[in-house]
Amino acid sequence: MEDRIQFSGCTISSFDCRCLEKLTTQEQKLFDDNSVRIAYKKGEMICKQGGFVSQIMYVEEGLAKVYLDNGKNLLLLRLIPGGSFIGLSALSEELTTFPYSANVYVDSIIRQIDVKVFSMVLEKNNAFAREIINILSGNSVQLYGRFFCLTYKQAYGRLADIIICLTERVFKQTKFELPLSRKDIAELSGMSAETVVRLLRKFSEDNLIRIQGKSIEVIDIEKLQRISETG
Amino acid sequence: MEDRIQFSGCTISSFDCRCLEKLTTQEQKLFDDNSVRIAYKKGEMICKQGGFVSQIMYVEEGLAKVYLDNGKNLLLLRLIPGGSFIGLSALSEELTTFPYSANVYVDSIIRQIDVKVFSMVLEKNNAFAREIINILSGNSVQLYGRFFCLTYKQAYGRLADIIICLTERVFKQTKFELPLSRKDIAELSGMSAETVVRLLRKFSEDNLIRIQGKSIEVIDIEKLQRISETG
DNA sequence: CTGAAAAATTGACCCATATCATCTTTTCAA
DNA sequence: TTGAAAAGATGATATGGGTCAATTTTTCAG
Repeated sequence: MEDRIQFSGCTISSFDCRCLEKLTTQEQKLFDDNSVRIAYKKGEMICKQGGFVSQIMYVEEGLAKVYLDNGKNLLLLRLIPGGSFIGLSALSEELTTFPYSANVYVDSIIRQIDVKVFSMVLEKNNAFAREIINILSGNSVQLYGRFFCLTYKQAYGRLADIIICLTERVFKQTKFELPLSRKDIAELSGMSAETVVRLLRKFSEDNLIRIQGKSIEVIDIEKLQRISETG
Repeated sequence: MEDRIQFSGCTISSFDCRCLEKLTTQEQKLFDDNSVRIAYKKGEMICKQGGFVSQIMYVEEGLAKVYLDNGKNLLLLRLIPGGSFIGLSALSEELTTFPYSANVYVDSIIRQIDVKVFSMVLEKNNAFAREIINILSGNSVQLYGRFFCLTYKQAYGRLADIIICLTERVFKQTKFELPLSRKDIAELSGMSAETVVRLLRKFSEDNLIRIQGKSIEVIDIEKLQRISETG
């Protein structure tokens, strides 16, 4: 009956975004007319913390990171796979600038939607607004879990969380080529890059994963899960 | 030109909630008819993590904490002063249970609004939905700052943040009687209760604050600010 | 293909905090 | 008013993981 709730440091929301389906044909046309698709190259920045919000971004294809930067430390807030928005938390009318920066990890297609048009549709279409509320509250809840983990779990558990998340949510396969650097993983899990290297090697020595440079293969996900829970 | 952005570990949103003003007279009546005001006594729990969401709570008067609990560690997510909602992040339709627990610190008046009625109004009244979006995104942004601080700042800076927040946002005066225990402060700033005691004494010895049991008086807020920035 | 810059790796050192144990003070129900 | 439980305080000790420095490997523009 010891029913200890587990929080996960997972970095992406499992939430399926269905909000674009809620638009009328007319609204979809309005979005189309007031948005552009841009191809970003690997590593490029798509929005900068402190900059004015003039578009809401939608990642059509690719992988991006959203992060905070105080000039000394970075903290990755979330990984953004295809099918997700960036910039929704800038929808608050009090907030005219981005609270975070975002970069793409791989060549990506980003759709930029004019924020005024976005707001307008938000004010007209209730079902759409309702979906946005779903997304925002889902994001919050996911962030709570990450917050808890980074605050209380030790490095082993935090790293295990990230590996599990990459396997199950981001790449959806047990073997993948990492577009993230060791430093990115460090910033995702709130530790130093050196510690990431050391722990990855430890996991590898313990036969939980197999590493060859940027390639990672998860061998024993149950044991990783246990480390995530106890760590 | 060194323009380092400062994140704050502040625990409450500075956002003024104006959403109830956006309701029509009829909707206000609907809310009134489908809500109850409950007086909670100091320390009582007003919602439990994992329990079904059947009401959205609005703190009319008092002070509450919203926290995560995994059975071993607690993390305070936010302090909730009068005039704020609890349970909005449970508005996602995917989520039928509370992602956190909440308790009141002092005798408080909580208004419980039926979640179905709340949702219904949300779907009818765009201005109201828009305000809720504002609140949710504001909360997210505030949480980002706290997340960053708890991950990267040292204990001194985190504690300074909390004291500043209590002074400027929660009690709005430099001398106040703390309803939070040392343990609460610890859970708010991600450290052990012993460390809180030690650092508070250090701050007191350095004449930044004056402490007498539960009473705290802030003497040198500029220096606290500096500790928050460098810590 | 090549050379310089970036990323990854490894080791040595150490310090900010957690943990544990003990003691004192405060709180609060009966 | 009292006694038990909770909260607060303080010292001793241990350690997880950061920082720094040096080396190797990889990446990528030209």
